[in-house]
Amino acid sequence: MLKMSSDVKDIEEELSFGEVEHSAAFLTRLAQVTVYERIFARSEALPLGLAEITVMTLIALNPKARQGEIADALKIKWPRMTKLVRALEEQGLVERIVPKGDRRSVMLGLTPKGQELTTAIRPKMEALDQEVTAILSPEEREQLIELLWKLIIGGNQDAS
Amino acid sequence: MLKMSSDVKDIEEELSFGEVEHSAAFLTRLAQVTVYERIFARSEALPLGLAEITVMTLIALNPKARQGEIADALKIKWPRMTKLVRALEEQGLVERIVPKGDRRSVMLGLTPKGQELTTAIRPKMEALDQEVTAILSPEEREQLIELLWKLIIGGNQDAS
DNA sequence: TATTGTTATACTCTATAACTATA
DNA sequence: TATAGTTATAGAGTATAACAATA
Repeated sequence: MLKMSSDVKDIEEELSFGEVEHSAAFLTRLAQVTVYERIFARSEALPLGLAEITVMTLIALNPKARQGEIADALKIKWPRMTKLVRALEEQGLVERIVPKGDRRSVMLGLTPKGQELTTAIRPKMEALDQEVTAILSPEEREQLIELLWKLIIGGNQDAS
Repeated sequence: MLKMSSDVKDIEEELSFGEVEHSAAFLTRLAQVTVYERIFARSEALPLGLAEITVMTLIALNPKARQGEIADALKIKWPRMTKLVRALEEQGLVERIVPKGDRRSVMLGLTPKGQELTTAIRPKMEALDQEVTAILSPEEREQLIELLWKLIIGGNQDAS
């Protein structure tokens, strides 16, 4: 037992969280960090980061999408998206296509190599995602997904 | 309407997410980013960051806790916690106490000023948290909180 | 030897604004 | 004038390892 103490379960038995225990801001962050931790702990060797994998998956599903549309959908900032796409391009996974209609924009596509990798990695990612949420029953998991989507899509009163 | 397009609702109607739509990793990240965005959009002037506020709240609730315990509970890394606590100390909000029993450790406490600020800010934070999740019914919100806690505390099969 | 906390370093991601090239 | 994307720069946060003091 070499661990010192990064186990929320242990801590949570000792420390009081007060109202923070019911804070959506706190819990969404803690959940995100926890899930990412578990994924990295289980998948010694993902060939790409989660952001990169998600971007490539969306490119595969949305062949006509502009770079900025995909960035916005994933809430990746444009400056970061530029670098991320360039890195994928340098690895020969992604193509940047400037359409004739609007030559300011950039359409993204997967190279054959990118297609292969995306196809190969997809089931692995889904399995990982199931594993790190295995504590939830299928019904609870689906409920959580639905509630998160509702929260994300819904409350845009402040958008403009 | 000066906005260009960072509204997930709009995007989500156009782009296909495929299996990513059911990914816990993706959705916890997206939810966290979205909730934080909304909080910052609404609270022009929080006197401290969310991490700082949460740390001070936990100090108030757990007067005997060590610095590292609080860091672990909030999944804040120790090197960052050191800087965060020092900054709070320099603002006169937090005290660092080295207990006689174990002089390696540091116990944290709030100064009177820190107490005041924490007490004043608590209802504001709770209201903000409710606002940014207002799309959910009270039952749905409670359900979400419960499911997130179950996810966080539960699946620790990989912990050691 | 192990633990608590600090320091240092490099890296990832964010925030912001200025810039380009198109439209 | 506005939009798509890029570049530059500063900051927050992470990851890692080395370190000091104490146990």
